[in-house]
Parts: sequence; C-alpha cells; structure tokens
Amino acid sequence: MKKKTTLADVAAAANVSKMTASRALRGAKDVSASSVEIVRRAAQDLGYVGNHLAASLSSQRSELIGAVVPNLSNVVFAQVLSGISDGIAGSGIRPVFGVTDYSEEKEYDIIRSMLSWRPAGLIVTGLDQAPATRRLLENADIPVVQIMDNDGDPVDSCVGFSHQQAGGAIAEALIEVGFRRFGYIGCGLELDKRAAKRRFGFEAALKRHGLEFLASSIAEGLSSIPKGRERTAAVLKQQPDLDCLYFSNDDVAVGGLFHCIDAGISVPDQLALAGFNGLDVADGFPGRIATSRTQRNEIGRIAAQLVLEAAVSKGDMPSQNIVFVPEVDLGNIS
Amino acid sequence: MKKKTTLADVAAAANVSKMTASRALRGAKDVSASSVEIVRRAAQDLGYVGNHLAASLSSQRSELIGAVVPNLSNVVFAQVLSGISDGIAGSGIRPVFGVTDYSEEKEYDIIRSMLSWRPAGLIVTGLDQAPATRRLLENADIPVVQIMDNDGDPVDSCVGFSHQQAGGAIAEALIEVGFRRFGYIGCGLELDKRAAKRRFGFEAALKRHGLEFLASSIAEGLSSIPKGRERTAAVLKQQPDLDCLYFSNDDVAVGGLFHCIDAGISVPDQLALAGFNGLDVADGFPGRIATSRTQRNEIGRIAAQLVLEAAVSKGDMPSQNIVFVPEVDLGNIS
DNA sequence: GGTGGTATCGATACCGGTATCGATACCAGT
DNA sequence: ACTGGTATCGATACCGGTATCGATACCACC
Repeated sequence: MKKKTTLADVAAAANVSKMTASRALRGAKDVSASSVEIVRRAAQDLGYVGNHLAASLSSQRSELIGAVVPNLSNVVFAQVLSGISDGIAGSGIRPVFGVTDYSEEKEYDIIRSMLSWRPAGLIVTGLDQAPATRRLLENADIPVVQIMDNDGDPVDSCVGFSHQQAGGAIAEALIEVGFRRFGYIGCGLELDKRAAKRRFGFEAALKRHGLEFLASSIAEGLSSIPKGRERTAAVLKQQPDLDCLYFSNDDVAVGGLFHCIDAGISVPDQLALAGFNGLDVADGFPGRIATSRTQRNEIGRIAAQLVLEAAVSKGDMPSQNIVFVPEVDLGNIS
Repeated sequence: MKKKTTLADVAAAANVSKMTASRALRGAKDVSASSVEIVRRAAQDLGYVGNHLAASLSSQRSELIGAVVPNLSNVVFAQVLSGISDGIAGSGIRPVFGVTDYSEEKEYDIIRSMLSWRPAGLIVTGLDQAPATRRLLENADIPVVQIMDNDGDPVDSCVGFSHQQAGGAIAEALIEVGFRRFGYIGCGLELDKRAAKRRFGFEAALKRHGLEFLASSIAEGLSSIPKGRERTAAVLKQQPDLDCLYFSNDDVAVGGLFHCIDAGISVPDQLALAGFNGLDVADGFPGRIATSRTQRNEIGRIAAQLVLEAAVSKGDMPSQNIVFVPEVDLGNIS
C-alpha cells in the first residue's frame, strides 16, 4: 500500500508551491501559462489523482449530489437516475444514490448518511417523507428537489406531477369512451403512496360519474408482471363481468395482458386494460394497453439542473415547482 | 446560510473534548457509557450531522464505493445497481454511480473522477476498458471488481460470465432441437463489446456445424424494442426463409416478437426467436422467446461484497474470479 | 505504601487540499 | 526616480474530523 502521490509531491516535482500547483491544476487565475504547463506535466508524470475529499472539505463545497429512489428493479426509477446523470453531465459532479425499498426507516438512514457527505444538493423521490426525515431535509441548508409527485407540500423545490390528477384523468378518458364496469389491480399500495394516490384519483372520478370499482385486488410487495397476471386471473374469476381494469402501473398491466392472451380474452374489445407510466414494453403491443405517459427521464434531468443552479446561486434562488402532466394514451381503445 | 454545527459544538455542549465526542458518536472504545449518553443527547439536541468528508480524509478510509455502468435505460444495469445496493446494505457505505453511455472517453473521465473521491472500491462493467483507463484502475490501489463479463483479463477481481460461451451455448441448444436457418439482429455492437462477443460465440457454434447467419442486421445506437421490431421486419423481408432469429438481447427480441405478432408469424412454430438476459417481460410471454438467463442482481450483490471484504482486509485478499453461467432457456421451443 | 493494570479522557499533530493575504517583480505613466 | 497597478507566487491558517500517545484517576493486589 504505497502512499498516494499528493499535491505536495506534484508541487515539489514542478518546483513550485502547493498553492501554485493547486491553482494550475484547477485552471484558476493567478498562474502563468508556463507554470500551468510545468505543473500539468509533473502531475501527468506522477499519475497524480486529486483528492476531492480534501478539496471539498477545504473549499466548503461538495461536488456530490444525492439521489434517493424507492426501487431499482423497476425501470422507471432507473430512468430517473439516468436523467439525473444526464442533467449533471459535464459539471464534474458525481451522483450518489440510495434505494429505500419503500421503507421510511431506510429513507431516513439513507438521507442522513447522504447529508454527512455534504452534497451540493439532494434529489428525493416523493413528497411523503416521515416527519423526522422531513426535518432533516428542512435543516439541511442545501437545495432539495423532490420529484415524481406533486400532491403535497414540498420541502424546497419540486419536479413532478399529480398522481391523483393522473388517475382521475385516465378514468375520465375511459369513462368518456364508454367503459362502466371497472376493476382495480395493484401492488404494494401500503408502501407506494403514489400508486395509492392514483387509485384514489381514479376512484374519485368514478364516483363523480356514479360509478365504483366492482372488483379490486391489491397484492403485497413490489409490482411485477407475474403478480399482475395472477391477480388479473383471480379478479376475473371473481367478477368476470368487467369491461375495464385499472392497474397500479404498466408492469402489472402487462401481466394482466398476458393473462388475457392466455385466456383468450380479446383486449381491448372484451376487456380494456389501463396502466401507468408509458413503458416501452407496453408501447410495443400496438396500443393495446391504455396508460399515462410520465416524463421520468426529463424529471430526473431537470431536477439535477435545478440542484446545480441552486448550488451555484448559493441559496438565493427561490424554490421552483415544475409540474408535468402525464399524457393519457388510450392506445387503440376507441 | 447559517454555519453547520460541528463536532466541536457538540463537544462543547456536552462539556467534553472533541475527541471524546468523536469516540462517543462512533461507538468507539475508551468512552464511558455516561459520556456516550451525554454526547448522544447533545448531538441530538443540536441536530448534529457528521461530516464524512472530514472523517474520511482524516482516517484515510472512505465509505464510498463507485459503480460504473454503460447505461441505465436498460433494466439490466439498473438491476446490477440494485444488487450493489443490496450488497452494501447496512455497511454504512454509499454507492456513487456513473453512466458511460458506452463511451470510452466518458468511462475514463468517470473513473478518474471517482478515484478522486478515494472510494473503498470500484465496480466497473466489463473487461474492455481503454488502456489509459486500465492503467488508472491498476494504479488505484483499491479493490476493483469488473463485472458482467469473463472473456478477458481482469485488472483485479471479476464477477461475471462468458458472453462468448453464452452465445455458443444457446446456439448449440437451438441447433440441437433442429434449427438450421439462422438470422441475426443486433443493436450498437460497435459499442457494446459484450453483445459482440455473444454474436461471435453464436457464429462460431454455427460454423462448427457448417452453418452460418443467412441474414444479419445491426442497428446503430442503443437497443430498444422499436428497433428490434423494425429490423426484424427488414430482415424477414430480405430473407423470409429463416427458422430462427438470434437477437443481441431480450429487448430487441421482444421487438421482433411484436413484429411477428403483427405479421401473423407464429412463434416459435414458423420462426423461433432467441434473445439474451432473461427479462421478466420476455418471461411473461409463455416461453415464446428463448433466452440466456443472467444473474445480474446476484452479480451486483457479490461484487459489492467482494469490495467490502477486500476493503477490510486491506489489500491482502487475493483477487477473486467468480464465474456465473447463464442458463439457456428455450421456452416452449421443443 | 508502592506497583501495575485498566478505564477514561484530552492535547496535539495530522489528513490533503484551498482561501486569504502579503510579498515580489515588472511595467507604464508622470 | 517615484508612484501605482497588474501579474505571479508562496506562507499560513484553516476545513472538521481522527490517530496517537500521554495524563490522570481509580482499583486490586502484594
């Protein structure tokens, strides 16, 4: 375990002071072009790799950004991370991530742990943190951007959409084209607050039209295609006389579609299916599944940029609230 | 922008020295239970959040781990990150990620930038880094685990599988059950070295049996369902007389399946499709797509654990080479 | 009482950079 | 020659923790 070469080594090799070496490598002012050249070469020769820990500690500004998502097996949050990665591209900032598995305790621990890295900002999924977690965010004194939701009261900035409204909007659209006998199939609503909001919004729209879910099944744990398949079978067995099924998201809906294909149920003629997110997969089936298209990549990217802007403006940037509206896509339902 | 409370503040509030406060909060030895209690309470009252930058700098050990993946829109690498997250759960270590977009330049920059955070270890996708990047990894003096590949010479440890072998294995299986007229459809092989290795392995197996690809189409850019669909249409138009199509991965294959459904081609009776990865989606179709199931969650998890072990053993742990074998699944092809 | 051991604590010196400010040199203008 | 300004550089003091080692107190035991 040989010692790493430090800035002092580079400075010594270049016959300048640490300070000049530091300035040269950072491209700061107050260094002559010739010094820069010499220092650069020395750093190159020694294979010098800077130390962001020391730099951040000393300069009191970090080049880390935290991203907290509930889950990564689902492609949606992966795309959010992807968007974040795009949003900070070229800034030299590195993203740190944490997966909460929809657990409030884990979320608290992750955020606390992230804060101890003194990040330039934090991007957190959702608006429904536990009170202690929220206090942590409020006192963090760094830009905080909550994403993927808009139903609630953000700590600071917010980039997302209203799940309640999204649920209501697709319900209205489906009612408009004539569906009346609705069923619901979801996964893990006790944990996924946003899926619960969609269901709530959908159900509220039904009520406005004097309708209700005639059957409903909520599986525990993460959403998945197999679960959607199984629950669809169960619900249809219990209540075969439905004309439209609303699913907590596209994965579950695709599971439902698979069941229908197996069972010889024609979609959407005999039974319409509606999900949420607008995934590629669901897309591929030529419009057979209705869905709400969410702009998750965009949301990640914009959230990251907000953090960057807020970080450079050093606290005198007002909180932003950027609202997206998922686009209802009924596919080939007419 | 009020100043953050530091350890010194906590120590002052608790009427002890910084050192005692530090020990108390870390649960280190040499502190009385009563001191721990007092310091804990003081920290709690002040809302103290530690500073990992300072801690890591001082103790010369970081609690970050770097993860480099080529892409995050594809669920495969998201699941790798998910596995990494699982693997380090409870260790207090935070994962930093970087997305290379299959670019060697970005990969170099990302790894360099990660090294400057002095991470406890690095997990990097693939074995085919550019020479300069490889030197960076070799001189990093921290555990490096290369994942998702095994065809090549690892820098340090390796957790993956042979893509060449995987391509060969599924080819053999498909030949075994009687297919003879093969076509190939892929995306971005110029960048995705691993997909290219699979194709190479597949083709080598064909050659061993005196066969070859009768048609082939390679799209540029990232793999996607739409591209698979489009290319399948194109290839079948050019060469309709095929009995099996090998795709660069399941996404592309699902695109192919969608085309077949549209075009009324019965799968696998008229035309068999084979992909790679064993995605849930492909799974859902009752075995219609042949695939090789990869253990990406496992790979991420084990890689993370290797890094942890190597980090605690401080360099005297030998490099590991953990080989998985993707399981060939022909689905309902008989 | 003297000795040795253990438990607890604090002073000090770093870790590897950067902010700050003063020093120096050099040039232009008068 | 003198003044003022700019360009370049280095000494020093941190940033907020932790490693290390010495100091102190207290107890057991001979």
